[in-house]
Amino acid sequence: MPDAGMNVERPVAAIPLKVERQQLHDTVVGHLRRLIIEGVLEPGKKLNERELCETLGISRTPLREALKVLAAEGLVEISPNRGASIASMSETEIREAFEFMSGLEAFAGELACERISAEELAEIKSLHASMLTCKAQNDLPGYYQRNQAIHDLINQAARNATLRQTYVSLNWRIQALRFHSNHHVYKWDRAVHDHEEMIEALEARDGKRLSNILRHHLLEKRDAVLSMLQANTLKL
Amino acid sequence: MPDAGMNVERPVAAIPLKVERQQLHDTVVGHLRRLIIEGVLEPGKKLNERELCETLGISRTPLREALKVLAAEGLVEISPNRGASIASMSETEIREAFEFMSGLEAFAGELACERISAEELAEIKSLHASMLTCKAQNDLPGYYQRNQAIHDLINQAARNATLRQTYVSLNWRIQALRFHSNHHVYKWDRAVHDHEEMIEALEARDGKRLSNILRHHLLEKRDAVLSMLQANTLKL
DNA sequence: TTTTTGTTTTTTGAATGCAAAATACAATAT
DNA sequence: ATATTGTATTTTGCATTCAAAAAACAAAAA
Repeated sequence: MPDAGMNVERPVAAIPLKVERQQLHDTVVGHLRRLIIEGVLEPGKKLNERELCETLGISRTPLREALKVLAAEGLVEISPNRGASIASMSETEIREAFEFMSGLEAFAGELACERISAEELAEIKSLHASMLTCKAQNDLPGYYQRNQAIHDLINQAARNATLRQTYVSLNWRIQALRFHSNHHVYKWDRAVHDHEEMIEALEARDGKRLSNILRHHLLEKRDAVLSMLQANTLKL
Repeated sequence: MPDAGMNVERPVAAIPLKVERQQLHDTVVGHLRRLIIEGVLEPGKKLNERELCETLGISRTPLREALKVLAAEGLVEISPNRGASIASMSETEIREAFEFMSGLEAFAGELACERISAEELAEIKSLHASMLTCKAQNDLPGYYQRNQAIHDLINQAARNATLRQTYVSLNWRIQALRFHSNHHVYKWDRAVHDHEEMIEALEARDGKRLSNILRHHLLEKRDAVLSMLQANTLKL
């Protein structure tokens, strides 16, 4: 007889009932992922197990488990008997990653048009306004964060957990690039214009249009990142 | 000075130079994946580590590493301190998986139209013919295998490794369903007709059209699997 | 000097061991 | 009898250990 006479539920709002527990290896996955995305651990860098263990203050077992997971995600590469290293993407891989992302976002946009709620749409509009403020103040990190949040919200509005999982995972790999391509400032106005069109399409629930905008938006981002990366390479 | 005077390369054809080595945990991942996809390990089944170790003839360390990887893939679920079990999909998850797959295949089809080679197209046609033979002989496994191969070839023709990786991984999860939905015999003629249209579109390099066909093809498959599953559930 | 071969050191792969948590079970109280 | 608390057993999480492979280094030969 569950729930009978249980008047202790949801004391105030939607506080999740059970305590969140994490296994050490999960914590390590998150931690390492962050270090990779933030560019602390650079692409190609060899990961010495003993060394990393000491740094993180854990033993080899959970670290190795974490590395296997990150390898499955594509952030880390493991060669047998030779250890792990941070994955580095070739130009081709970068092209493909962005191409795939353009497909993912286009599809998510189409679904979002059918399923987005009024609240979510309002949230996106608000984020867009906030993004414009950041732009006016030349606040690049702020701009970037809002931009990311908008794309993320559209993706969530697609209401497809599997699609979302793939999106998030691919996004990590793409973000890992960001810190090695100089926080691309490129075609700022064009990007803002794209976003305005995106919102229009969303409001009109015009899936095909949103889909097209997102597709091209991402392909432009790809080109920007690629040219940044090439410029960087030349500098070295 | 590498390669100097090395006349021992490629004795006959394209034999890969270096010996393929596998780590134990990788072997185990593949092995378990197969067991899950083939339905030997049923959804929801609890995996006892000690037990599995004895069955597979390995120790717990590589097994646990393998389980983490499979969990990242979504074939296995791990709850902290409580062990692993074969993932089972809810109806919603199944809907979403197929919906996502429809998006993936549609996008892959569009790319494939731009990039497929004449040889690949011929291969697909040949597979289609072979599939028809299987149909005529009521060879369901054979039919299914060719069908799978055609979709796989289209996906490969998209020439995008990241997209392909996601496709393959999602396919595993979908295939794991197959053995619990009675090898759906559903709408056989309609499926064949779809395939003929797909080939037409590919030949015409009509990306949009192929994309649409694949999208609907997958959504029909979704409905077939869902109704099969519901029929199965009722039987129990 | 350069290349090759043999040896030492380091690093990784996998098994085992120990502690903590969960489950199963039994005993007591209601 | 049912519910609850306490105890024993099992199972999991993580650290450690041991063996195998790779890398680094040194010695010998060309």
